Amino acid sequence: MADTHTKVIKDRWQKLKELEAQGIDPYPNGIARPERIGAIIDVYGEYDGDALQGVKEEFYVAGRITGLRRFGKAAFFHIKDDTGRIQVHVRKDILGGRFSLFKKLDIGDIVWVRGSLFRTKTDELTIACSDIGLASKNIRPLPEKYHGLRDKELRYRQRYVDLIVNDEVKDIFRKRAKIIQVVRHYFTSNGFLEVETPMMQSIVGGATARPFITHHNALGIDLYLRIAPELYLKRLIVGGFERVFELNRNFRNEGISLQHNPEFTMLEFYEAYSTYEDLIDRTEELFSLIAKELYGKTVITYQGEEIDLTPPWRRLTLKQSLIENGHIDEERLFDREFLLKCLSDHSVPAPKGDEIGIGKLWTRLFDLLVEPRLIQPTFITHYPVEVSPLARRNAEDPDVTDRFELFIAGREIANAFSELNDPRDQKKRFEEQVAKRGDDEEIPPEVDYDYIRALEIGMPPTAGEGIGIDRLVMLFTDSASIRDVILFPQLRPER
RNA sequence: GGGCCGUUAACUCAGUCGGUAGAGUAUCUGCCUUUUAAGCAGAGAGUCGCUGGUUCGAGCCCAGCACGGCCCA
Repeated sequence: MADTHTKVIKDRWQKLKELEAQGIDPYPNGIARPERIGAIIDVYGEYDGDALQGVKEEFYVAGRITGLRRFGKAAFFHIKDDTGRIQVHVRKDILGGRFSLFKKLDIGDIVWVRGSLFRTKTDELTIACSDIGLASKNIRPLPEKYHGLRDKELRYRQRYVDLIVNDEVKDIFRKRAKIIQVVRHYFTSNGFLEVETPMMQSIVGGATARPFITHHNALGIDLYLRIAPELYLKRLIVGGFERVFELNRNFRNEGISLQHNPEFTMLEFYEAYSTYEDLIDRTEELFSLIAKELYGKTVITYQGEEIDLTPPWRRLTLKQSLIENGHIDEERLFDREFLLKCLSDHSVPAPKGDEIGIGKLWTRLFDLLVEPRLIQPTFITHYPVEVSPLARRNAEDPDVTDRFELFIAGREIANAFSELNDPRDQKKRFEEQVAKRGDDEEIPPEVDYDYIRALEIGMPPTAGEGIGIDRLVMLFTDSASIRDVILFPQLRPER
């Protein structure tokens, strides 16, 4: 594919040679910095034809040629930069000798244009071109002007083309940047310190997921790409940074799907002297703030569903949700055989491991029966200890933890808990986890004793939360696939 | 990992019953000084994803593989 030499491409190479023969550099250096098209439209967008006649100024813009319409001795085209697009009118009688250069230009070329503003018969704001020059020659033609680039594979592999021809793609990534900006501002302005912790770790931890393994030659050791920053961020809480957050990449060596990319962006934040219930407030505050910044309101639409992010949001325990949304009889919630049968009735394989606890069965059933139905924002609380190895036990019921997961549009989007800071309990849970691991590659193969040592130094009562940024961006940009919110999603290499 | 669907010109897509490849856009040539999916006339452009099989004959049927999409796990 990379070597295709079609007629069009050959023609363009030929034109490039002809331009060079005329002394025109197809890739010149030192083009004067242009004005931004968006800024011109902001000022003159409302001027009518008469008003524009009073504007004597010449404008100077640069961008890519799209939609070229030639008329022999004249032409119209649009020139598009990062801020907008504007029509340009070219006339042979005005351009003179430059017109022969213009005749060699193509759709897709990047040019600079100088000229004054006027309105056409159809009342479109247009630059009357007095001078034009080449800034960068296009060799490969752009996709068809009406349908654009539809092939999803090509859109992901050649995102640079997708961005040029599909305007809504740029909009999604601008919104992504905006969301990250709002998140960062929210935390820094609330006294959180932004930190960066290791992505290459010698012991994995902080989540259950299969890691990528790499090798450090000089140290002669294997390292894991992190699946979560959690244990390092809590070491910082021990160290006295009482409010920290990290907004960065995690890596999980698992399948690729509409909701999973092997590398993805995670926000984790930890706050000393707060509980998971305080984080419920922060979460509601943060999400409604993002909605307001992006759309000016707290009701958004996702895949045809109206989602109301106005606080407060619904809260219920995992157990309640299984009864209310999963329609499981309360008396049978501890009936292991019944729960296993429920799973097999839906052809879901039983969880891995020798001793399948009630907790794992509950979360498995939850994923099946409840999660898809949680369209409006819902906090699910009181997860069993068995599935929450880093969370503090609930004071009233030591079998469950002070934890919530947040679900919106049928998907998990955040996970938070009051942190387990008792080194005895933590050590015991780690050791049991490793002992029961078997060949489950999602469980860390060894105990992080340095983390236990840190807890022995003493971690204040703390709560922490993780929010999947890609899923957050999907929600706020109405995107069905995670690939639509990651600029270069992982694909098999092109052959 | 399993199921279903897709892969035809640079792009978007047709392709009937198995009979030797089509359109629009883009490109090239000619005409054209207010168009905007400009228009009119003409031309060129294809390893029909790959490999094998069936057949007198395969874009079409069969098998395997590759890549992608969707669903399930």
